[in-house]
Amino acid sequence: MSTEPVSPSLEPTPKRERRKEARPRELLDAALALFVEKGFTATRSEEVAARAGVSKGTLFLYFQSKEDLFKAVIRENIGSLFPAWNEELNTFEGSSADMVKYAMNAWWERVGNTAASGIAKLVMSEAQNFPDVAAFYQADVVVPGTKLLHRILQRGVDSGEFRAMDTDKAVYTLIAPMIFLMMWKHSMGACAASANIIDPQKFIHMQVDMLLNGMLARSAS
Amino acid sequence: MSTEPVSPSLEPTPKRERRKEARPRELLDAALALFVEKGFTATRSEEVAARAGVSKGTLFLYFQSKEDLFKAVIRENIGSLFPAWNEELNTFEGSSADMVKYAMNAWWERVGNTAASGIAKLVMSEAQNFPDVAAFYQADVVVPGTKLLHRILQRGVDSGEFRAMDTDKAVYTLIAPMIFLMMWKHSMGACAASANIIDPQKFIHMQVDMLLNGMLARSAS
Amino acid sequence: MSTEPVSPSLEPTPKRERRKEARPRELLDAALALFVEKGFTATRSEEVAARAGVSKGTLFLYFQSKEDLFKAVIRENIGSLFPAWNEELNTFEGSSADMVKYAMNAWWERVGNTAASGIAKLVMSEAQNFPDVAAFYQADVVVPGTKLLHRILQRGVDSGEFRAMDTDKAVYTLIAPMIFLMMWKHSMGACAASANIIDPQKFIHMQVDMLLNGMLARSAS
Amino acid sequence: MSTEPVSPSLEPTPKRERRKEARPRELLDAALALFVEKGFTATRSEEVAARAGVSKGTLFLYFQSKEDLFKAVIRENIGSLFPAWNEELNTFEGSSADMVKYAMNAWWERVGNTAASGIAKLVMSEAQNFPDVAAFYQADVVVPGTKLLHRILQRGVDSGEFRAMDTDKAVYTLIAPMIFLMMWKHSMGACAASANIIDPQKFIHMQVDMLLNGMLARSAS
DNA sequence: TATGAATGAGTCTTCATTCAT
DNA sequence: TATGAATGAAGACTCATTCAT
Repeated sequence: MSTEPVSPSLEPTPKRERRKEARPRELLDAALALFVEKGFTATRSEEVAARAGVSKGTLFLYFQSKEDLFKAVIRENIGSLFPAWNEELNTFEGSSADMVKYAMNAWWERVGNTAASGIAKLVMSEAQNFPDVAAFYQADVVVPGTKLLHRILQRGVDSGEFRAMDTDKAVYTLIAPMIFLMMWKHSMGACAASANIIDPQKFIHMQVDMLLNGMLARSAS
Repeated sequence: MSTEPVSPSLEPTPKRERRKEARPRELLDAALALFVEKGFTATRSEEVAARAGVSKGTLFLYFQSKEDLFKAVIRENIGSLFPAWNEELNTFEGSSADMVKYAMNAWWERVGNTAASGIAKLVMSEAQNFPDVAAFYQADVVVPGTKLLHRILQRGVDSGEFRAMDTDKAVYTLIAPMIFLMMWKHSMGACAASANIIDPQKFIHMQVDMLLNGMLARSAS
Repeated sequence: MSTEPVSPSLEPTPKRERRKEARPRELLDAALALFVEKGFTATRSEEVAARAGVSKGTLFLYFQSKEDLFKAVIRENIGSLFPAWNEELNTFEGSSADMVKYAMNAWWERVGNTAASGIAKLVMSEAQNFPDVAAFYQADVVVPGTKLLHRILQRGVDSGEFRAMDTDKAVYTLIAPMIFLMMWKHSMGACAASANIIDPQKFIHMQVDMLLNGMLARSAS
Repeated sequence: MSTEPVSPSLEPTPKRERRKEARPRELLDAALALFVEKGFTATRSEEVAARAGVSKGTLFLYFQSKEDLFKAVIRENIGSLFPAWNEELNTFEGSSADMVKYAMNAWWERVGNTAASGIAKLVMSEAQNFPDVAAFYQADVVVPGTKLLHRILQRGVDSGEFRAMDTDKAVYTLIAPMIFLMMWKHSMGACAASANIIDPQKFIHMQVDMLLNGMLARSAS
């Protein structure tokens, strides 16, 4: 397991020799699927190659090592959606409640319901074995995501639509259900039949409803 | 230049200790810690033994195989708290909102803040490699836990304290933050410093507050 | 002081040769030799590989397990000679005494003096650990061999050349010296110098002579 | 496996410290049975102890090592019958043919049909791993036995009862069936049902009959 | 480039042997 | 003496990685 320095996390975008195009997407996809399914260590390189339809040797033509493949899987699957999302929020017209709903649903469609959701499961499962990967994920996904959600909450509070709250902490009430959904989907949800949770979209809908309106009955004063 | 151990106190390497009774528990504890930290496959049997203060061979004196050890780790760390909890709920006097708060805090104290929290991370990470373990966890922990929370919500709805809701689904709004907390604690939280989330108790407090009261400002009609 | 291998000729250590076709046979031959020499359990997989000129791992490329290798060794070294032998006997012209001599000598040349003779030692030594192998050997070698010899004896009795006898049992007087020869050759004969028995061909000759003519002096009536 | 010098084979009768009496016969018996059944390497020390009704540790109180136990098994089970047998032969009154019959039957009763027969199987199976044991067996059993049989044959030849023959070699026609019988009994005979050879005594009877009288019909001249 | 046979370090597991009791 | 828990060297087998083709 790697104990490399955390700082220049994952060679930030390799300058030249961008053979990205040539580098089989199939290998990364196969690796993602298998790493998510079985874990990094329990997945054999040959399985990845086989699923990608190439031979064992070919894998190592594109990736220096299995660990290198692991990092590439993370890197390549985190295309940042945040710039676009931030843009959308800038131009969003509507209530902050709608904004929360919109953000959560958009997240489900573009991440949660995507192979990218496996990345979260993978990173969390392997975080301790790959601290630099965890740091990378934290910096490139968690922090921007947190900021985005924070903006939304703050907007609501500022406009008076939301009540006063510690937005720094409240933001995790939005993150928790997303993390939960991704973990569940790729673990219990894929095993125990009875764990086949409610429809994710309905779950999100209810979660948002509860967070916005609360469970308590309104006293019809 | 002494070749003696640096710390002359604290038992001077008590080799070959006979502790038939204590060994299994020590091995299980060591295994739990390491499996949670590194994953089942990435943990070497010898590491487990070493952490338990015994040699490689001793591990196999108590567990038939590494997989057997894995299953024992799960089994032995899931002492059912539910009978006691159900009892507490039966005699609980107070609002259903208080009940929710109480349940969540109790969970944190007795599970979330315990080595048992690692079990959840472990099971979710390895679920696909050990479907029977996942099923076991689902049946022995998830389902009873769900039922317990369901009772609370239903009590609130029945009494009119909570508004009408689909309690079957709403229950997951309480489960999600717990799962989130356990996963986070044993993954990102243990790595990236910046991921050292807010104090779990405060998170729970806020989560419950938001779920109960909602984010939206009450129209002071 | 040269660090080169002493023999500059004879392929200078041809490493990593690709010989997919030849490997299995080479491994089987190496295994046969070592299993016969040291016994199955006492032979390390790596020794077999080394003698075959390959590495540990390569062995397991061709055989699923050491036990699988064992069974393959037996199976592959029992090419049935019996059809041909039966044919020979059908067309044999001469006395039944000559037939016995011929059969015993042919056996020595084609089995006893061959690597196949090790199989008998191996099977007998390991019979109790591998009952199915023993049964296989019994069915494929012992029974057909017994039948063949039985035919010869019966022919002699039928023609009046041999005296009346219980041929079912008499057949073992021919089998015993063969088994003896194979066992001895691969055990005592290979160790204690003084156990370097008489020339096998001479032994067979004398054995046959004694069995046919008897030790007793003929009363010149 | 041992590569000790062959010469002073098996410390020839340890002078003092004859704790022979105290040394559990049970352990030697258990070891013999198991070594014969499964081979030396495939037999675990603990099994021997268990069968002898003692604990693992006790075994090593009496024998320095498993290999030491092996040698003791051989040594202790070869009580020399030859002095007595030689005596019997000296006083034997009767034909040399009867002498052969007598010797073979006596051997069966006192060796072949005894646990001692397992020794032969054991020694032959392990000869190459224990050359000194093989040499010991050769010197203490095979050579004396050969000499004994040689005496018988020579007596017959000298008296004119047997025809002229190379007695040095002819002796093996008597040894072969004994070796065969012992090997068979402890290998194929103990496995494949169909290999449950004819009654050993009948086999010996027929073998002797054939060797003495020959298979060929006597020309009634 | 692609292949897959070959390699050998690494891991699980066994078991002869030791030693505290 | 006897026990059996503990040890650790050794062996079967795996799999990331290399390299001849």
